[in-house]
Amino acid sequence: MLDAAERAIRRDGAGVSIDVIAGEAGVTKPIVYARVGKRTELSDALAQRLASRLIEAAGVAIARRRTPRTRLVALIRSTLETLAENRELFLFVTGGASEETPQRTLYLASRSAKPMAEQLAATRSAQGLDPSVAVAWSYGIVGLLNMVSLWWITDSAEPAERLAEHLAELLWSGLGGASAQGPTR
Amino acid sequence: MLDAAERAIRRDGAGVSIDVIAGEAGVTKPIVYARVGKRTELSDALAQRLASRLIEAAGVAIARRRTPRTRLVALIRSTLETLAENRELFLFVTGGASEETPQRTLYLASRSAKPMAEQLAATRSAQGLDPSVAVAWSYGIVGLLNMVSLWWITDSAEPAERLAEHLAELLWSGLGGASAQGPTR
DNA sequence: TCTATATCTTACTTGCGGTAAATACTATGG
DNA sequence: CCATAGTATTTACCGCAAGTAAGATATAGA
Repeated sequence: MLDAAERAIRRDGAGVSIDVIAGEAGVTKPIVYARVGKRTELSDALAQRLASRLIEAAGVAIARRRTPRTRLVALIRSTLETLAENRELFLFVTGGASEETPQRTLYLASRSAKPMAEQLAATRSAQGLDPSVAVAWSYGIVGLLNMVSLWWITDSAEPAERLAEHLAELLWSGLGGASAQGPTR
Repeated sequence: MLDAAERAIRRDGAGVSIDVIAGEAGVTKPIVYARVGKRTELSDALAQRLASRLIEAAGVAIARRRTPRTRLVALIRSTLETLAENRELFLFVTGGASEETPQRTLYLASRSAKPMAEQLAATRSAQGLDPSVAVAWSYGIVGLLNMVSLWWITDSAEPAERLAEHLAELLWSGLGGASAQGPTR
């Protein structure tokens, strides 16, 4: 069922109607509603899958690296590439379900952000740093990856490798990394 | 007209129908289409307004600060507060217009990201640093602010002051600011 | 073979975005 | 004061997709 939905989305884009998803699955609309629920619930289920792929890919990529900094690069790169491979699905999940989209986006983001926040908080605590920044930072990083991925998938031809390195530089060392001047606007 | 749209959005949320917007303006639907165009065009026009408010507020906030780091805090804080004041409008603009939402989000983001990128590239060049990171960083920062704002507006009771300080810390000094351990997942 | 229950489909309702055609309103020329 | 041209506005409509109710079909047990 979900496989069929994915196929339909890949083929017809994020705006597919439930009808054609049903068609792709070889059944009719009410069956889709019986099996996976409304459009938002379908979106949820697919988001779950996509999240699993992201985590899976990130896990593999990170395992090979030794330093925190290279792990960060690997995490970003694997995220970019996984989202690119699942382009239409990504678009469907982050906006294909009409109405109340922002709240849903937030909900989806929280799936990634919450575990990340725990991780971050633990790390910071272990270093004697303030762990209360963790939640905000996590949402921020998720949002950053989200937006950059969207931009990259849509507009940019930059190699994932380079882009990941650039983003890691920002996240790891910050704007002030070389005591930059900072924003004027 | 746009004022009426804003009022309707504030009152009924981001999902308002064109009909009730028309009603709020004291006219009927086709007039709205004649005056501002389709829903996405309305969204564009309102996004323009919101962007102006953000820039206005940021300009005022930044002018008072002297160092880059405090300017960054002020920028973030004013963004958070302005978006909070325009909560429903923000939600409308970032998802109220159904279909192709991600592409529209990206388009709106580019409005903020492009000028920011120019600024950043110039600054980096002046310092002898690689300016090619600028575009990616800009989209990232916009995405970060977007997501954090959404989270903050929806879920969090943290004072804007504190949150802005935390985010500035991330953006300015990075995760590795204190040579942190980094991500494990 | 007959009944009952679970499963699927047809067919419908609703609601909204968008538009075309009809109508009221204003202004200008006689 | 009337008629006519042109414009602003409304009524009425179309299409489309989400979501649902009730009818039809098949499968299990007696």
